[in-house]
Amino acid sequence: MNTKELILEEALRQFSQKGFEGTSMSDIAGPLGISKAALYKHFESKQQIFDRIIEESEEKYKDVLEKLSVHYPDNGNDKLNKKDVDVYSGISAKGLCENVLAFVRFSMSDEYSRQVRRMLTISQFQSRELSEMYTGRYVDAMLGYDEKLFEQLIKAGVIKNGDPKALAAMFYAPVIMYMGIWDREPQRAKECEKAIRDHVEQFFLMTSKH
Amino acid sequence: MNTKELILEEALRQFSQKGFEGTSMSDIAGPLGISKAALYKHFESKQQIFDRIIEESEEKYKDVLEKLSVHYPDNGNDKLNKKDVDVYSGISAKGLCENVLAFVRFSMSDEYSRQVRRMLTISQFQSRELSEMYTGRYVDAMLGYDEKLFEQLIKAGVIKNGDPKALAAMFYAPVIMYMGIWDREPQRAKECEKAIRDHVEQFFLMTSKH
DNA sequence: TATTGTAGTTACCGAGCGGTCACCTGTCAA
DNA sequence: TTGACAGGTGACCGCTCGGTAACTACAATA
Repeated sequence: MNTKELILEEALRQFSQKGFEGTSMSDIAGPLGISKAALYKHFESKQQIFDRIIEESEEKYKDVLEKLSVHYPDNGNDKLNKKDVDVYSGISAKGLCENVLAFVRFSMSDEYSRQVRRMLTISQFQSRELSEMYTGRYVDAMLGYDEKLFEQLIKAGVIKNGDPKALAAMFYAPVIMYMGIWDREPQRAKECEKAIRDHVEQFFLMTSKH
Repeated sequence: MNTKELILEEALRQFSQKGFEGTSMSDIAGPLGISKAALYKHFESKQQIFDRIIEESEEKYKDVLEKLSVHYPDNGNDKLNKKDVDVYSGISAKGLCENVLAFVRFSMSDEYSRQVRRMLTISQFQSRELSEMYTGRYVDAMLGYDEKLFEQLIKAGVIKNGDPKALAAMFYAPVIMYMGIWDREPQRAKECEKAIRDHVEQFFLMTSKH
């Protein structure tokens, strides 16, 4: 059995519930049935455990983003060529809607990504570095992605004209907001899921041309 | 000089920067130039200081909400009477826009409300009670307010038809999101303020009938 | 003037923390 | 068989924490 990985798993579980400072080395060792001294055979310090979790999640996060990222065509011009327009016209409001919901459902049910998100949410005020990592991962990256997407959809004539950045915020921010409530108050999960669905629907009603 | 109030002020400053657990009694006493033992002449425990801050902010928060709350007419019918329609027709997109920006500017520049918000943001994962207080204050209350407002504006024919709840989320969520970035990374204040302005503008472009 | 209450002090307590130490034990290659 | 090593253990270290005890300085009051 790989103790080192078990330690990382347990530490993440604890950090995501009680934060870095709220978790003691004994808290991590206890559930694993080993003494806290044993932890120091695998890691130099508590901080190193935390850092390793962050590093690992960074790697996995990049993988997910890679897969998530639809490699949409972009010829750099104001107008798309005919072939590209066809690509975007194929993107229906309903399809996008289902994409988002799938993403949300994954983010909220996958234990690992949920714990990492929660850990970063709790720890974001601990240091400037962590704060920037949180914003970078869960806000800027997603907004940037949506902004590019909407830019293309506007060019392709799928959705109405508008400021792509503002549209991205209008589309994505309610999703984070409801995911935040869902994280803090799991008993409201159903309500939040429905709200996200309603939101996405309303958004496409307002923006799509057809 | 009222030491008790000075303690509450300093404690709030510390809690909002380092959280409840990250702040020691000496951290609070030090800047006031007194010993930590002196704190116990005014409060029974560290927890009691925290609780008192929460209580006080609750009172002030209710006052602010009271003032913020436009007492718009609502006759309970599907359609408004002529007089009420006039009230709502007087509400221009630009006027609402400036209202929101004023609210945001106040929230971000007023030291007290900023510290309280930051303290609650940091502490929200500490207990279910605090978590619900955070959501209640900064999400549910604001969403509820906006929802009612949009309901009326739709009835009055000022903005296009749509799901008022979804509209409220679409309007308010980006505002919280940018305020969050602003809180975490103050160097991005200007960027966030502009983004909020652009968002509000885009929103009214998309929803207003004229 | 004597008494009392308030708001401060220093020194200290027990508990818990991150981390270290000397020691133990099973595995496995020389 | 033996010696190195990985991966454990419990006892312990120094430190900080929230909180307490005993004492003091001083202002207000009877």
